[in-house]
Amino acid sequence: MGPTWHHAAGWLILRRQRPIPESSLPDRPSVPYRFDPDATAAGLKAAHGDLEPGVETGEIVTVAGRLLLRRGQGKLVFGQLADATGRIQLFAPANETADFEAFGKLSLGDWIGVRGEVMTTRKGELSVKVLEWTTLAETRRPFPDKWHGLSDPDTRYRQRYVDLWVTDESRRAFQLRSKLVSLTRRWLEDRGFMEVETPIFHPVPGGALAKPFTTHHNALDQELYLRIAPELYLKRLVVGGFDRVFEIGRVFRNEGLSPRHNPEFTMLELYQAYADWTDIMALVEELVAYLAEELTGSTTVSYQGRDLDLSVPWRRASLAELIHEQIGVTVGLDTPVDELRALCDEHEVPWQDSYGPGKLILELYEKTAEAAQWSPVFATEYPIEVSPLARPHRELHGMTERFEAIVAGRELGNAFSELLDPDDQRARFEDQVKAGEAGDDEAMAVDEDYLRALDYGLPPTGGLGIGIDRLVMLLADVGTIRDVVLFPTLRPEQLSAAVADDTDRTEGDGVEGGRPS
RNA sequence: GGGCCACUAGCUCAAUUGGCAGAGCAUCGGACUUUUAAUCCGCCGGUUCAGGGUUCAAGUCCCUGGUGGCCCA
Repeated sequence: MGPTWHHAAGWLILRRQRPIPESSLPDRPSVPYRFDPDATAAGLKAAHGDLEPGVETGEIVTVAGRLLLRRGQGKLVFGQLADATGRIQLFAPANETADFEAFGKLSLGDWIGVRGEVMTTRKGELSVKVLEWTTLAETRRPFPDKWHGLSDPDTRYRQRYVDLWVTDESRRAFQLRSKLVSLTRRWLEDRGFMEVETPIFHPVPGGALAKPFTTHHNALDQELYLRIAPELYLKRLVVGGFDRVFEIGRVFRNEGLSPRHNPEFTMLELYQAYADWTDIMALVEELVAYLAEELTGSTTVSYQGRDLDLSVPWRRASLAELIHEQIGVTVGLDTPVDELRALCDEHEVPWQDSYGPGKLILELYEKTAEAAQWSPVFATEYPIEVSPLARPHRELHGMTERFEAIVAGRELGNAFSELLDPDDQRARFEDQVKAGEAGDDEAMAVDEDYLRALDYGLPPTGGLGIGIDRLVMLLADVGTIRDVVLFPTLRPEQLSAAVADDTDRTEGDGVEGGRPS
């Protein structure tokens, strides 16, 4: 049971399940240091999609990618080359293809570069007739089944470099994600927003109710927190006169993993001076409808088998209205706490003694009504008790001008007229500290510098946070956040054992790799 | 953190009541000049996630652990 060998392109090449230790290899094949493709699979299809069968165009192109299918016909070999844009057929006749024997022995998964003529076969398949070719990289490990691909989610997430080749939806989702972020940037810039980057290390975690990750800076001998939201820094910038700012960046929350939660995820936050929550509502629905149109071709998208109409305007409804629709009971901040607790019990919503009416109403809403919303809705009128950074409602006592955008039963974004008053903000922070002392490990701390910034004056401002991952899920029609995060957080793999297992390589090979500092 | 489920060849999957671990693809050897998951012939390929237990006999039953999925908190 020794290693399996074959000859290709003039070199003895290591193949398949049983590679032998690297030290006994002959010289590696001489792979070029650079290569100049001048065509792509998608580009060729766009330019020559209408060719009749049996046409030789005389046009010579150079393409590069991985060989993912091969069909030998004796003195003629068909292949399918995949690149970043798609797949194109290769047509290799023995009397025209250089080094024909070796071409027929390439492994599925090998990277090759091909120079050849654009043509169509008798059946009309657009192809590149291989005249010259070169190996750009060989695959030492066999590719997954050419038809079934990878089905084990764990393998797909850990070996995304393979998944991207064999799972078309996966590649499409990440391409859509990239485009979405790019379109969003341009859309905001066109409206006068300036992109900024604020710290990820926070001395005081804030801007959201969540458990932070902690880390330590050695030289400063200081505990630091990975940000749970950029909010407070962005509002400092509005104080500083950047009156329309946004940031698209990673935030970190130390909570469990689920199909909708990854510990690090991407958030868009923006702040617009002189605007209030109604301006932000308009902005959200316009942005999302625009992205849907650009990325899917329509403001009506299909999500997990159901149609979803994202066209403007979205419905506005208060938490109380949504609760009433769902359970037929009218609640408000003046509803006696005992009644709210009884309602929670009735609907199996857990509560604690420390919850005031605002928190009870929010819990009731989240556990009964939120998931029932399918069409987009702006859920409005959040109690002050649960909104420590939002400005009091101009008409409703005890409420804030805050809303969440709910789409397909999930929170997509959170926004409000920002709290401007430094005294009120200090009082809210202090309430949070009390909640923390009472055992709420997601409560905020007092951020003295933020209060100092407010002392200098924050103008009327509307702010927004949107979970980019969830937006991508929606528009790419995928059900789990792990399908829109390239390398989702997983438990560490026992890599050294795994590598030794499936390659029979000597221990210690290739797994420690680190970078010199 | 709790409950349920899964883990078998590189990949996708079988294996009856507990009774000799199999197929397709890939790989390797061979045939084939218009294929489309090409086809045909032949070979190779296993720590059945790990460890322990029950049994004449364990992929299968029991226990512990690992990883993942789904649901719940």
